[in-house]
Amino acid sequence: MVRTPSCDKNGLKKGTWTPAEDKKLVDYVTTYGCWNWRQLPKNAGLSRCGKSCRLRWMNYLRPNVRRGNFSQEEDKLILELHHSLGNSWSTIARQLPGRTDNEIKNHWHSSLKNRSTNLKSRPTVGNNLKIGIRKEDNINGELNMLDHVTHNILESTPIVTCSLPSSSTISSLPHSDYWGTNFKIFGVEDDACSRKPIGENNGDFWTEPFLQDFEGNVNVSTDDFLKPFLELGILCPPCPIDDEESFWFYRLHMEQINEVQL
DNA sequence: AAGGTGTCCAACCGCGTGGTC
DNA sequence: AGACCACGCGGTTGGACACCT
Repeated sequence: MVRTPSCDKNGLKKGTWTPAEDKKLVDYVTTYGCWNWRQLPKNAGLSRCGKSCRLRWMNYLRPNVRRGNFSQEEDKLILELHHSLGNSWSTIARQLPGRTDNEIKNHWHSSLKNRSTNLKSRPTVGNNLKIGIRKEDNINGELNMLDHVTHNILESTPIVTCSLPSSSTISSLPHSDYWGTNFKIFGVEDDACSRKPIGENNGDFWTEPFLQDFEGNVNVSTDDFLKPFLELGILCPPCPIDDEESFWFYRLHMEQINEVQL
């Protein structure tokens, strides 16, 4: 987990910090402060470059640095912030007291990002439910088709053994926003043999997704969308949003409302 | 038990930015 | 104005450990 100690061409030490070095750095910074990182190692008696000292202090030795597992709330916040800020790790870190940008970045790459990717790439199983979504941008009252997505139900979720909500259940759902964006929902059963749209759609949704009109399709809210699934005991219905962060944010949301680890 | 592979994370590296002279 | 310096940031790497076959 740590780098083998070595020296650069200037004779400055690289790699793992020893407890003795940590102590020197802490003693110096707590006594004199860190007014000049370049001068600091010389004055503190460390054979390190200023950059290395700064990094060690900021990420590990600084008071109030929290280490260890990220809570669900922290995960959710990171996903939310990453969705809006991108890879601005330092900005994200400022919203999570005690967490460093480096730790958040590592956590993102090792856990949040990978988990999301793995889940989305799992193979399908028989009798999968797929939900196709058409996302509408209703700004200025105009219908603007942006995309459609499909999501397979995860093998690990109970849904694989469940039947679909009835088309009447789906079609009775009212119109409202789904996380600030309107969606039109199409449900299909996919048993690898038949693919039939739920509702009154004509044609094959999978081959002609953009040719159908919208009669018979329904706009639903988050809760309205989830309700029929939850009534059937389905803990994690398919995510209707086609981007990684939203997908994982959605999954965390489902974990929280169901109080389970999915 | 041993070797191979994947995961995690501490640390390094290069670049951009802002301040000073 | 521009050269230099220090710092901060994001991307990447390296190696210990965990897990799998």
